[in-house]
Amino acid sequence: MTLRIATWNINSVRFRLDIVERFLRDHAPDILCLQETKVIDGDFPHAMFEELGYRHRLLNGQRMHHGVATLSRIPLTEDRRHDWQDNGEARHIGARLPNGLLVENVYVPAGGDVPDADVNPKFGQKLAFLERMTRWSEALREDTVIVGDFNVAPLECDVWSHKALLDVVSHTPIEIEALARLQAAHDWVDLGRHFVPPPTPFYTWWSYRAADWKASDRGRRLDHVWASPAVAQTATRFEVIRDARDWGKPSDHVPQIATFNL
DNA sequence: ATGGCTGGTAGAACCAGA
Repeated sequence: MTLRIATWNINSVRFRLDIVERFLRDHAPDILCLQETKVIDGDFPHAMFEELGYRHRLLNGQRMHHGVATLSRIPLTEDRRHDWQDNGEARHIGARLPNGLLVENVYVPAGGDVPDADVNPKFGQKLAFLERMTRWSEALREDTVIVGDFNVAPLECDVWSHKALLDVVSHTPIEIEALARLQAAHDWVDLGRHFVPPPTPFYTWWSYRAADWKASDRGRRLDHVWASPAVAQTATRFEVIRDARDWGKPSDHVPQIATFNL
């Protein structure tokens, strides 16, 4: 069976419902994992997803900020919500497919401005979140795909300037080391870099503040698709929908789609 | 070479994103 899983930080699913529909009509993944839905579950825009066949929906939303949703054409039989920051924010939803595969949708905290937990509590919370994910990964024995906005760009070629961003939250050594411990805890395979090996530049986010995001190309690879080693061996294709950064009223992140032949 | 932008919410000289 072929399985295509997409991930996209949408920055408000209601405000961008038209481009989500465009993405689903053009690319038709089996499963779409959204982050930053910015909507409580009671106000989620179900109708468009239902009409396009995404009849199975797991939501973990909250008022104003954050929030994740997993929309699927395949039945989803489990609903787990880890609070890896231990502060009540909605940043994870876990699903199980009929074949047993786990699909974990996660939105790692951005971490604020200053990369010092003593002066910026958000940075400490981000590191704590990654540490708790690491403990969870160590205990994980099942075939799993984990996707989402990890808010860390680990490699030098994951940012437009390694030198300029060394002290910028998302690319600091302390975050990169925390992400490396997480990756090692389950031998997670970074499918993005499996299909686009270093040193090829590879970004999934470009700031809204650039006058011309494409011309300046000051991006970062903040969004990731990781798989258990056995699952990663079944991956056949990886798509980055860069065009979506230019769709009307775009998100600052672009979608990615991984294809598996299970 | 960061922040010049953005959405949600209230009705902000805001908050959060990253």
